[in-house]
Amino acid sequence: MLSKKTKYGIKALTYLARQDSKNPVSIATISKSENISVKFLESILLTLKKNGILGSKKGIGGGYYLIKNPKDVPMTTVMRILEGPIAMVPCVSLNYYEKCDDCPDEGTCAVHKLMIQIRDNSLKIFRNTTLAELAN
Amino acid sequence: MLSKKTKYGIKALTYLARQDSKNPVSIATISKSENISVKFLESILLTLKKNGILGSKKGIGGGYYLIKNPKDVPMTTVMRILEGPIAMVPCVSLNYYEKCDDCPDEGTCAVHKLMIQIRDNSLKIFRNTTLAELAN
DNA sequence: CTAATACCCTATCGGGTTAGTAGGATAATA
DNA sequence: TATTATCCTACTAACCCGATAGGGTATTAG
Repeated sequence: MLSKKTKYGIKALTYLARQDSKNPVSIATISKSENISVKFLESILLTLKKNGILGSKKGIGGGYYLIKNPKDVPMTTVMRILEGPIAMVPCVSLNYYEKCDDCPDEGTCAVHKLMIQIRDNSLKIFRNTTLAELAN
Repeated sequence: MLSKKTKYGIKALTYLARQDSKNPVSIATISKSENISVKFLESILLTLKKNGILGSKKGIGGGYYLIKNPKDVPMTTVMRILEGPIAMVPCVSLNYYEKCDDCPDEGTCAVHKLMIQIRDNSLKIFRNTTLAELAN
């Protein structure tokens, strides 16, 4: 299951990508438009900022804005920040590899074999899909 | 993340698929071979039985056995029984569709658009992978 | 018939995560 | 200086996961 955190995060990002200008948009505005709890959204946008996706501006007329061009933001980046590793099992993760305690040999492990395929395909999709494409 | 339930289930199924004869194998035997908690494995095999994947035999010399030929068991079936829907979001699920409360229009929803692709690809892999292939 | 074996079933439980809330600190602007 | 809006920490209720406990029931060996 996709977490609501990721779901809301993607929605907020595409909302910003659809904006004509690069002017900051307040949490409240995004929250209202996308039907997301203000406080929850606040924490999501903050982590996106800390990870270099968003910039922010305080005070009147402030809010959040995209730092990069939407077509330069692949979904791999967004997913890894919000949802964590792409792989469904640590033993097939590229960035967060971890050996299974129970599994003596990955070469003969059925789960490993199956999940490698899933990871490769998901990775391909996330890599080839940018924020710009989702915004259209 | 893939649940341990599914992970262990797949391991147990491939263990059975690798067996030469169709003789029942006891929970204890599989548990020992695959390093899985006996009681936990017990509940997993029971649900696999209830869903028509496994048969069982009680008493001495009893255990679990595959009902069908391994090459007639696609991973879609196994995944749906143990892990639940293939889709990461209910609004793109084929068998368990559910509309999102917050989303006014699926046609313009970025999450929907992205997750449809993921679902299609995962589905293709699970459908084309049988127990027999994983066992080799 | 009886005891041993091994599946069948329900209930429970600790620990961790998730989704959301509360409340104030800090910075920018009018 | 008041207002706006982000920043930050802490907290909590609800939920799910993995595992365990403790029997009940069917089958088979002797």
